[in-house]
Amino acid sequence: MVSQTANDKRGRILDAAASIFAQHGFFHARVTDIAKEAGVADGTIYLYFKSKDDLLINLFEDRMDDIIATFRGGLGEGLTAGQKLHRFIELHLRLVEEEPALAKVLTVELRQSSKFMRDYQALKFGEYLDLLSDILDEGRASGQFRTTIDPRILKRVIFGALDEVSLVWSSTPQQRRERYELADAATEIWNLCTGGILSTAHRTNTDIARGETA
Amino acid sequence: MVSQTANDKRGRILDAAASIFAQHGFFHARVTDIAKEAGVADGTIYLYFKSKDDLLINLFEDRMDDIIATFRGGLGEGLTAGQKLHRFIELHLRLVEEEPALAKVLTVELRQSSKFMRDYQALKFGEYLDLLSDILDEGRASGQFRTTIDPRILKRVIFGALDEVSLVWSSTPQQRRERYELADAATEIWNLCTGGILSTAHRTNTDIARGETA
Amino acid sequence: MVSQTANDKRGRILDAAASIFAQHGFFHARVTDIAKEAGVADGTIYLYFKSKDDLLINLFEDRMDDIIATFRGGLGEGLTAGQKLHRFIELHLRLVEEEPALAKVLTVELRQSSKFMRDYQALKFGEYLDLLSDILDEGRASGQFRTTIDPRILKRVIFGALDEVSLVWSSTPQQRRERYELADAATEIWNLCTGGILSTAHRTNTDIARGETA
Amino acid sequence: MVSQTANDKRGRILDAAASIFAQHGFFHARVTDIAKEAGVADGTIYLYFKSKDDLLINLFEDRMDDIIATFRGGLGEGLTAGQKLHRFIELHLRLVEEEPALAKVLTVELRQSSKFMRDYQALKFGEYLDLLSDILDEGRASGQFRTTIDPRILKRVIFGALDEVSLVWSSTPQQRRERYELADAATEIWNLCTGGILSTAHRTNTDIARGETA
DNA sequence: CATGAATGAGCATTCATTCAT
DNA sequence: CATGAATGAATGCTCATTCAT
Repeated sequence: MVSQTANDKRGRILDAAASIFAQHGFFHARVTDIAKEAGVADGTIYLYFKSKDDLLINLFEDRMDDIIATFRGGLGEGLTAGQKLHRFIELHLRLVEEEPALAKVLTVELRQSSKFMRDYQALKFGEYLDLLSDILDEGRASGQFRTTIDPRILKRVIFGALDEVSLVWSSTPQQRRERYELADAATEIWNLCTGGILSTAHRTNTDIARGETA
Repeated sequence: MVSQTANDKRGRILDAAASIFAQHGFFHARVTDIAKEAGVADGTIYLYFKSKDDLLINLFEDRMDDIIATFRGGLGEGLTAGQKLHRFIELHLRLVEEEPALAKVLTVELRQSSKFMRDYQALKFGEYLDLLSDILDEGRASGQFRTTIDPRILKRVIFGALDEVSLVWSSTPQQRRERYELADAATEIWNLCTGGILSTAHRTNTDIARGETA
Repeated sequence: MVSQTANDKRGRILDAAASIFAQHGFFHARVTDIAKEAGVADGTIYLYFKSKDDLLINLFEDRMDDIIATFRGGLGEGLTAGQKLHRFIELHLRLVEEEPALAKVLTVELRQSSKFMRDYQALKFGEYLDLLSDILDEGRASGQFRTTIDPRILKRVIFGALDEVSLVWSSTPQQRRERYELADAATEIWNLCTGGILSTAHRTNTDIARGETA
Repeated sequence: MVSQTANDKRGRILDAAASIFAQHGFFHARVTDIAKEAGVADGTIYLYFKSKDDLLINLFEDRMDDIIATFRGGLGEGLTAGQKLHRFIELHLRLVEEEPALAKVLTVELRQSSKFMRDYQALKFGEYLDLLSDILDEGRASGQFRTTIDPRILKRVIFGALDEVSLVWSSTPQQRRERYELADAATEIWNLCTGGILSTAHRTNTDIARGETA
């Protein structure tokens, strides 16, 4: 309910933090501005969060919980691994499109909290990445994906592709953003995954065309 | 020349900056520590650079000039687009391996300078990305790559994959880094580019296997 | 009555304040910690006391009332002035020993409240000191003490001696406190009062051995 | 030289700190006010001192060094222990009279720095007290003071007497201070030391008149 | 060119006090 | 009377930048 959000100080502070962090970056964001945006006193923030760093961590964890739940719902049973991968790409980019501020925080600002990079990279974020590697594992098991992929690495590769595309989009001033851009990126990534970039004529029969330059 | 580098204050400051930025992050890095590491006075830094931000920009531009020159040399004539792409991946990851501090700065810290993200993304960094899109254009023109790729987007996708893999590697404590990891990442990315992830059995004859989930 | 004390919020707050002030010092003591220790809400404290300063003042006055009453009882009729002085010293140091937290507050923390030093020094504290000057007056009147003493000053001198000795004792960590120490101090102060420090051989016949250094 | 003092930032900051601490108390003193009084920027203080606490510690140590040197000079050879004690009392009270602000800091504010009470009580302050116990030891050795005194305790007793008398004087508003007051205190303390408070008629022949009240 | 002492704006955080419930 | 969540003024300290030498 709307009214619930309106009275939920913790939630309002997190929303404000997302907005202010996205606008000014984590380091340039002033706690007092977050408070103002949230409509609370400066000190109130410290009733809910231990520090500015802690605020960022909590923002991340809260949002990631939502995101992961949404993704889990969207990647339900009855889909092939390929379909799930397609859906994952779509969901990731749709999220970026719908919540650019949040996307910017997750993409850019999070890297600046030393505490985060040290302690949290493996937790919520790992959980998110595991959604991806689970799909890859599943596809490999079902025979849809080639057996030579390494999901531990490939999840990073695909995430990196999504992340960079998202970063560029969310860092682009709104006026210059074009709606189709992210959709195009989705197509591009999906095509890369399914067929690579070689033209049919140049595909070798071997599964993996290695050593071309060796 | 060696002596030039040794006495070149500007160069020593940039080296020091790379080291300190990598260790503490851009915002937590103190100008006075950079000065100490470079063996110059605090004020001297401001004879060569306008500000701390400017120092980061210049570090980026200087290093990128070297990197771009190195890449241009390594991507000489006589190679197919595919071979060049393979080489590009190799060069990028080798650079990360050889200069992890620099890599960390370019991957992580650079994103924190608002000035950088606003004004410079398009310049040196664009030049670097253009090395990649040039290869893609060339492959498309020569028929080696399928015509449906969009080099403007695909360069971001491939760069994102490389960048994420690099970030993880350079953020991993040295003890836990294993030498093969980056080589494996190179293989994974290269395989993705050449053949995608589908097993041979699941490849359709159409160039692009779209709409699977639609 | 026990039940009164047990339920008396005011009393519990004062007890808690004494404890917290003694542990952390007046300025570092947090009102919220006093509330916690007293088992009341933060706001409740302000139903009984106007401010943190006021809490200190009231703590002082309350305790001093008890102390003064106890002293008056202990210094009953039938004692010579000398005996009363001896008893006073004993009572003061015994109080310190039995309530070190209170002693610390009275000795150290009280000096920090500007309001206290300005407005209250003359009241309850003066009453306490007057117990001492009354003894001195009495001794002078009865001929037991020499007529040349100035009770207005000497009360400060004796109090200062007691206070310093108490301060050292109550500031010493419990492990290193030795029980006899305060008893020894009592002896030392008492001996000083009765006979000074000169050996018998060096005592002159004149009442006051002044001008020795002049 | 005056000019030396004028340019000695460290010295000016210490002087300002003494003044501001004396006026407002350690906790209510603002660093920015000390800076203003010293004619330096806020940050400059932190070039010379680690923290506000450290400033107080350094103020204490610096002044105590001077004071101890002065006392050592004033207690030169050729004086009996009794004369030295007389001189010590005189010097202590003269110091208080000449530098009331400093005296107030040393007497009152110092007790508020937890760091001080914990770590420094034994050092410079112990050195000062040792001046006193040395005199007492000497007097006992020479036979001038009775052998039953315990210099470890008596030094505290005498210091406490001096300190209390000083505290009262320096806390009294200037208008109400009367010049002779400290001189009278000196007499009072000196008389107490030399002869105690008993009138000649009441002195027993035994060295120590104990057990009077037992 | 080089220095580094000095600057002072800037900000996260604390905590005594209030007041709606 | 009692609560304790909320307040917001207050301040010690940092550090990029300057400038007299």
